[in-house]
Amino acid sequence: IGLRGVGSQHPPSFTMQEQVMTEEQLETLRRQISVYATICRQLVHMHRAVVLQMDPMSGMPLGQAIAFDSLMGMAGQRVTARQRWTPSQVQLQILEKIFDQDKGTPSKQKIKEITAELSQHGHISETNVYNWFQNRRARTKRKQQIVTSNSGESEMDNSLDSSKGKQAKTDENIVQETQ
Amino acid sequence: IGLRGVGSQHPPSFTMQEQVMTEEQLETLRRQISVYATICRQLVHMHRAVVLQMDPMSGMPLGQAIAFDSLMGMAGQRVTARQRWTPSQVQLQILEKIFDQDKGTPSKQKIKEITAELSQHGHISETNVYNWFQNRRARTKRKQQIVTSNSGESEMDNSLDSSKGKQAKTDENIVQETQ
DNA sequence: AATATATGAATGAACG
DNA sequence: CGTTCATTCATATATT
Repeated sequence: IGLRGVGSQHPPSFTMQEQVMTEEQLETLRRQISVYATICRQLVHMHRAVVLQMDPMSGMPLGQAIAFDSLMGMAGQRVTARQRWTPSQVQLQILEKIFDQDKGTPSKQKIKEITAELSQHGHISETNVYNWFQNRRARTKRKQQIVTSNSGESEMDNSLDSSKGKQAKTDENIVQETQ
Repeated sequence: IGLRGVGSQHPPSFTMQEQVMTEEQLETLRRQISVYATICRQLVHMHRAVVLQMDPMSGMPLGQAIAFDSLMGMAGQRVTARQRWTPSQVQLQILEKIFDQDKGTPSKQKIKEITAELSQHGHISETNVYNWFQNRRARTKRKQQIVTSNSGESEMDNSLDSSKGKQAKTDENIVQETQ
C-alpha cells in the first residue's frame, strides 16, 4: 500500500561526488522515509511481541495481528479526521504556480477554472480556492512588512521565514478520502 | 532495499481457535519481522535526523537544493539544534504582564515595540511575539470554555458573551472519517 | 524508552 | 483586504 515508491520516483542516483537534490526530491524523500519510519515503529513493537514468546497470531486476542494489517493502511496517513480542507501536494503546487505567475491577480471567474482543475486531484470547492488566495496574498504582504521594518539587526537573528519551508509532514501523500 | 512483500502477503485470516499458519511459516515470518525491525530502527533514526534538518550556524536559508552528502552526514549525527523559539524567563514575564494589562487588546503595531523591548533579553522576532499572543489568547479562551461548559450547576450567569455565532459552517465538505 | 503535556508555528476560514 | 479566530501539527519538556 504505501510501501512502494522509494525508488520508483526519480531514483536520485547519487554518486559519491557532489550530487545535489532539489527541494522537491528531498521533500519526497523525507516523506517516504517518514512513512517507513512509521511502519517500522510498528514492526519493532511487533517484533518485540513476537520475540517475547508466543505465536504472535494465535496467542493473543489478535490485537497485534490486526495492527499489522491496519498498519499498512495508516502508514503515512494520520487517521485523524480532517475537518477542514487541506490542499494535497499536487494542488498546492498548482496553486503556488498560479499565484506566482498571476501575482496580484485577485482571481474572480478564474476561481472556477482553477477549482475545476484542482478538483481532479482531490475534492475542493471554490470557496477553498478563494480563501487560499486571500490568505496567500495577505500573509505574503505581512511578511514583507516585517522584513522591511527591521533595520540593523545584525544579531544573526533567527530566520522567521516560513514561506515554503515546510517541514516534512508525515502525511499528505496518500489517498484523499473522499466522501 | 526490499521492503515490499511484508504487506503484500495477505494476512492469514486467523480465527479465534485454530491456527492457520504452519510453524515454518510462522518462523519465517518471525525472521522477516526481525530483520525489518532492525532496518527500521535505522530508518527511524535517519528520519529523525533528516526532519531536524536545519542550520543553526550559518543561518543561511539553504536554497533550492541541498547536497546529498550533507544529508547523509546529518543522518549520522544528532542535530541537537533547537528549531523553534523559546522565550526566556524574563521575556515570558514581560509578555504575561503585557497580556494581562492589555487584556483584550490584540496587539497590532505594538508588536514592534514589544519585540524591541524583548530583544534586549534574547533572540526574538516580531513573528514570535505575534504568535505568542495569538496562542495565548486562543488557549486562554479554550480553557475557559471547558470550565464554563461543565460547571453549569448553579452558576448560570457567568457565561461570557456567547453571542458569537462563530460556527464552522463546514456543511459541504466535511469528510467523515470512518474507521 | 513510552507516554503525556505544553507550546511555538502554520494555516483554513470568518469577521468588519 | 487586513485582522483575528480556531484548529492542527511538530517539537520540547516532563513524567513514569
